[in-house]
This record gives sequence, C-alpha cells and structure tokens, in this order.
Amino acid sequence: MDPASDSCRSGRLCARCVLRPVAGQPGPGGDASCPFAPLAEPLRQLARGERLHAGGDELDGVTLVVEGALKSVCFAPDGEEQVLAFHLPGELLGLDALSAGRHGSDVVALSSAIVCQFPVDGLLSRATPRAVAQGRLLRAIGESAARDRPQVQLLLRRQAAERIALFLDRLLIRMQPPGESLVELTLPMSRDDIARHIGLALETVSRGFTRLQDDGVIRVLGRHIEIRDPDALARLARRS
Amino acid sequence: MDPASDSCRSGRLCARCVLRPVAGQPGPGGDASCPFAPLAEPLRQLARGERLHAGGDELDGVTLVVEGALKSVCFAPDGEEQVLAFHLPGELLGLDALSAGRHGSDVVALSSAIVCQFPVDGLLSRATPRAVAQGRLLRAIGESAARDRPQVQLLLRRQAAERIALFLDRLLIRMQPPGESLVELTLPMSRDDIARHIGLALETVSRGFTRLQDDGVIRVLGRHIEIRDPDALARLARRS
DNA sequence: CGGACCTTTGAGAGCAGTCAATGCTGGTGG
DNA sequence: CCACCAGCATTGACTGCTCTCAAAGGTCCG
Repeated sequence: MDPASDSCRSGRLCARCVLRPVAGQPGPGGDASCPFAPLAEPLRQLARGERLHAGGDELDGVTLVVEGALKSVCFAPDGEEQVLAFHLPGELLGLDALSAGRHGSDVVALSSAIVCQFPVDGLLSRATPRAVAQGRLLRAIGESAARDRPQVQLLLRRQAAERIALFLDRLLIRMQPPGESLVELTLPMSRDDIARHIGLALETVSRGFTRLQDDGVIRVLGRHIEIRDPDALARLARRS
Repeated sequence: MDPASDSCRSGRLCARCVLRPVAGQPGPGGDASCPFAPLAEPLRQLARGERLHAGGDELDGVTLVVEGALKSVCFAPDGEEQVLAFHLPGELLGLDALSAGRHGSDVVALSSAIVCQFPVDGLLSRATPRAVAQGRLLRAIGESAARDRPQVQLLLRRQAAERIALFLDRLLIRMQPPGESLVELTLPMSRDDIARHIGLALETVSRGFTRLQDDGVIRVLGRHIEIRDPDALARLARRS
C-alpha cells in the first residue's frame, strides 16, 4: 500500500480538510489529488477512548482530524482532568508540540475516529516543491492558533449561562458545513467533558442545558440537541 | 537608515529574542548578526496606552516584543474588556491573524514599549536563503501556540486563589532570564488588567495578593512584588 | 499641593459548587 | 425478547465563595 496516496485517496475524507480550501483547486481529478498527500502518513483509525498520543510523547507530527472527534486533556497535579480542546473533522491538532518537540497534552478519541498525520520532518524540509504547501500550512497554523483564542474568551465570561450558550453556539458553527445551517446535532462529548472544558461543574452544565430548554431555545434529549431558536442562542452567547 | 539592520543592531535588544536561541549561533559578530534582520521592519516605539493595531486591521505582520509590555484585548458585546494575553519582551504576537489576514484583537502598550515587526510577505516567501529562518520561525510559532494553552489551563481552575498563584508563578517564569531566579518584580499591568485576564473581579485579585502576603508567600507594595517563598508559590500554583 | 488613578478593605447578596439520590439510556447476556 | 447493568444525565438541598456595591487609603504625576 502506498502510504502517501492512501491518506487522501477518498474525496469524502478530504472534502472538509482545512488544508484544502485555497484559491482555485477544483482541477480535474477532483478530491483524489490532495496536494498534501506527499507529506502525509497513512490514515490512522482510533477506537473510542483510544489515545492518539500522551503528553510528553515525542512529536510525531501535526495531525488532521478526518472523521469522529477527539479531546486534548491534561491533568492538574491534584489529578483533575482538564479538557483543553475538542477536535472536530477538518481541524489540526498538535501544533503546540512544534517548539518543544514533545506533546503537551494527551489526545483521546471521543468516538471511533480517523486521523491523518503529517510528520514534522516534511513540514520543516526546505525542499522547494513543497514551498507552496508550506505557505498554505502556515495559514492553517494561524487558523489553529486563532481557534484557541475563543476558548479563552469563553472562559473569561463569569456567568455559567453565558459560557454554556457560547460553547453551544460555537460548536454549532464548527460542526455545520459552510453554507448550511444545522438545526440539530449530536454532541460527541459527555456533560462531564463539556464541564471540564468550560470550567464548570457538570451539574451546572446540565442545569444550563435544562434552562435553555425551558426557555425554548433548544430541545435536549441526552446528547441530541435540537436548535429551536438559533437567534436566541446567538443572542445569549453574545450579550448579557 | 537601513531598516533591516536597524531592527537588530543592538545586541541588548536581540539578546532575549525568541527567534535567536538555536543550536550554536554565538559566532563572531555576536548579537549584531541577527539572522532575521533581512525580514524585519525598523523598530517601532510605542507610548503607554498606544495601540499597535486594532482588531479587524489588516495583518501587517508578526510582531516581536523587544522592550516593555503589551496586552491583547477584545471587547464582549456588552462592552466589557477582556484581556486575552500579555506580551513580554522576547515574545511573538499576531499569529492569530496569519489565516484570516486581519487581526483578531486590539494590542495596546502597557508602558512605553519597543517592537520589531516581520511583514507577512517575507514569512511566506519561498526564497531559499530564508528557508532556515522559516524553519526556526515555525518553531517559534509552535512556541507561541503553546503559550496560549497555559492560559486555558489557568482559567479552568475554579478557585480564585489558584488562578492568582498560577498567574504570578508563570509571569515570574516568563520574566526571569534563563538561568536566573527572580526574587522581586514590578508588574507591568494593573490589578484590573490582571482581573480581566484571569477572569476574576479586580477586588478578588487584590484580596488574593493580600492573602498571599499574609501567608508569607510574597510581599506586596502596589505593583512591586517580592517573592519570599518561591516554593510555596509554586506549590500553590500546582496543587489543590 | 492637588487630583486622577489605582489599590485596599468592608458588608451583603446571589450564583455556582458540593453532596446526594433518582432517572434515563444503550449495550449485554440470559 | 426481556432483564439487568454500567455509565451518563437530571434534579434537589445546602454551603461557601466570589461578585457587587461602597468607601477610604495610597501613589504617582502634573
């Protein structure tokens, strides 16, 4: 099997890739011709709960989520798990290891998942045919750096209701394909994971969801969420 | 005046540059030979309160803090200022704009400051003599991405005392030159700025400092902080 | 010396955390 | 097909911490 072509053989998998959307690239051959294929390792499949890598592990490379969802976690010295980020299809992870050479957090699959890894050697190589791809990658890196910022903004909100509304609103945006507008979604993570991600007790998260339901903003059935009033949700996320 | 050489003419200014510390580079010529000089614009001086750029501004380039301190702020829709980050000498800022092409937050000088800017064109250029510098830059980018993570970790702590201790401990680490161990420091930011950065009310921050003083961990005189028991501080930051 | 800004301190109310118990759901095996 | 079980989600009661409001004290600068 050819590792390079395997990782991007399927158009379905590459369609939402963050590395792809660049000026004109719909050329003949379609999705099969991923410009990053030469840099990638074979796709890797993960089972629910399986660990992609642990904090302290040597940097294997930057990772792209193709399917499923993962979380980055670290542990406070008292053993408390902190969820630093969720990683959805099309998003990059592992950038924080580019400098230190080793990962700063554990990354665990929330469900069965497929990822695409780019060895760091390829990224740092100064071979010229890859220069264009490198530029594109630099942009993707900036994108990822930018994605951390909203998380900080969220955590700076001191009202639990605001945090929960913001979290939901942003997850919605990240999950919906460009142009579409999701009306319902199934959360890939537990209430506990959400709580550890937005800095609240899990009971507070649960109460928050219930409250949003009572107010007619969403409808909750466990992890299945129906958005009844997207504007109200956005308003709650942005105001107060 | 030659812009390129001006930006790194002074060894004093470049000594702590994040871009500099690479394998062997002490060669003759010393600090004057900054390998990034060809990529940089002339140094820029900022007065206290002066804005380097605003959120939404077109990306001018990645910025290195040479002297002084700055803060990145954004405003919640209700007008509340949120301090996303503080930027100290030797640190990079503006990475989050690499993808969108425009800055995501206002950056304001906390005191008079000097910065060194790298136009984005130079960074994306695939000219080969710069390839090495690009690799180094990629590492610096990863470093910056990694610096955002601790902020999230900090905000996930729910106890005010922990957040304050963590904030102080990390600021200490960032401010002390490698190898040295600071015993006292002068905070470049106000209690209000700290509060808006770690998600607390300014009164809570003030009380936290007082508490640390009462416990014999630090000594407080306004913005001047003396570390009386570094181990205790580290312990508070990492435990409970 | 005056004033603006920053910091500290106090008192009270409200919100979120903790502890505890019940309910629900999805998967497994009888 | 149903019973059971484990993990997850919801709800309630109570405590405690942090926010808010308010005022006084300090510091730095003009």
